[in-house]
Amino acid sequence: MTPKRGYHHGNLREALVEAALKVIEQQGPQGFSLSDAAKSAGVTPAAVYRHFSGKEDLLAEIARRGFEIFAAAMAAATGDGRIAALRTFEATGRAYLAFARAYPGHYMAMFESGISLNANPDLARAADRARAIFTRAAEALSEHIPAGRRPPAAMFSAHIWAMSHGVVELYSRGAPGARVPFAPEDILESGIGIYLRGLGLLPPDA
Amino acid sequence: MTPKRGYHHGNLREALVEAALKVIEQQGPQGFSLSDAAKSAGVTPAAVYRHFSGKEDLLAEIARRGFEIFAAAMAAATGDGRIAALRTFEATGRAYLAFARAYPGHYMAMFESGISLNANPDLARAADRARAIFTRAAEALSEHIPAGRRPPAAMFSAHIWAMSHGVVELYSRGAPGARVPFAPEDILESGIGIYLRGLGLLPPDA
DNA sequence: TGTACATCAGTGAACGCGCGTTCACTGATGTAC
DNA sequence: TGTACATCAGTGAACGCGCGTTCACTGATGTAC
Repeated sequence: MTPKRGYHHGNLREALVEAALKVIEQQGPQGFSLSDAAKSAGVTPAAVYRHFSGKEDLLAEIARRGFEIFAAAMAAATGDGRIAALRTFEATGRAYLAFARAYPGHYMAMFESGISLNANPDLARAADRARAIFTRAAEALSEHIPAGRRPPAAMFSAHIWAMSHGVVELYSRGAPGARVPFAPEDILESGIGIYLRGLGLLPPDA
Repeated sequence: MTPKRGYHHGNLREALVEAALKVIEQQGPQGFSLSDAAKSAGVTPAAVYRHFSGKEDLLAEIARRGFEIFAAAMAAATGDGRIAALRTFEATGRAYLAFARAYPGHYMAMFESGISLNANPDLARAADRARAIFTRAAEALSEHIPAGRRPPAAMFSAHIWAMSHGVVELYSRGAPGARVPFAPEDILESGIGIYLRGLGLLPPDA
């Protein structure tokens, strides 16, 4: 699979990250173990310590990469004027869901592994960057709302993030709402649509 | 603490549930171990097996009780006509947040422990009951929306649940949004307010 | 091009630990007479 | 009321297991001459 260029294994750091992702996807964030990841990469557990300071460090690296990908996806979704500002947050919601689907291992490492975002400065920075993109999109959108009744941008970016996250957690996995007869995409799109109407950004009958 | 009436310990089943809750609250849902719970109840790990079939069974019982309390809280919040139907979902959001705060151990067991709701029929039933109360409140509220543009009740109860859940997960704990300078209560109340306005259930300038 | 040496990625064995679970037991409690 | 017995909640020791981490090592790779 991975090209064995360079030294012994070639690129064990990368291989370990990929192997760990597969383990997380299969066993869930709780069942993730350093030994499994090493075995899955065809390597002794001790070899991991050549590239990571330990289990948490490996997990943090995966989460960090997740936030990078996440931030890029959000940046793409909010677009730089290519998409009407109005539609930005609908696209954002879709992107959130798509990210959780396309990168389940990263997603779990970021949001369900119980990792502390402050333990690792690189991780904290990546998470901050992702949030900043969200908030910037909200600020752009904010200008279309009549001043005076305009909620702080950080506030309604929090709303969109919360609803997106809630839909993923509750309706895109095995949680209690799972039996609701709607696709997560439809729930989220309709929810954000209603919310944006409430902001006065969509006509009442759209 | 617990009255030592009756047999040896008195009421070990209850004591174990309470001890397990404390362990979960302190160590998080991942760090929960049967041995810790037993030790915290002042009892040998093996004693647990007189009352539960194993670790997962104990965890499931806690989650089950959580859903009972949760359902009761939701039923109280939605009220039976005592509160204007309009305000029902705002009260619901507040109740969701209050529940997560007041019963963190139950909440973690229900939503963050990775437990399968279908493993245990009692648990599945309790979760269903909680969801049913949510949906019933949505149906009552639904009658105030002009038919034709009225989304299915299960749909917008899903929206409220998702936003509430997202706010708790992201802003009521150590997750990425935590640095947003708003109280979770304010985020949720304002979010639900905007959403209800979008449904046409609140005046546009409320 | 060939040889000697230094580097260091990955090995393999070992560690101590806490875990969930089992099992024969014991002794306090409840019950029958 | 008192005694003999049955019950069964909790004990204590033991198990096998997988875990994260350490350490001295080895042997493939890169480098200097």
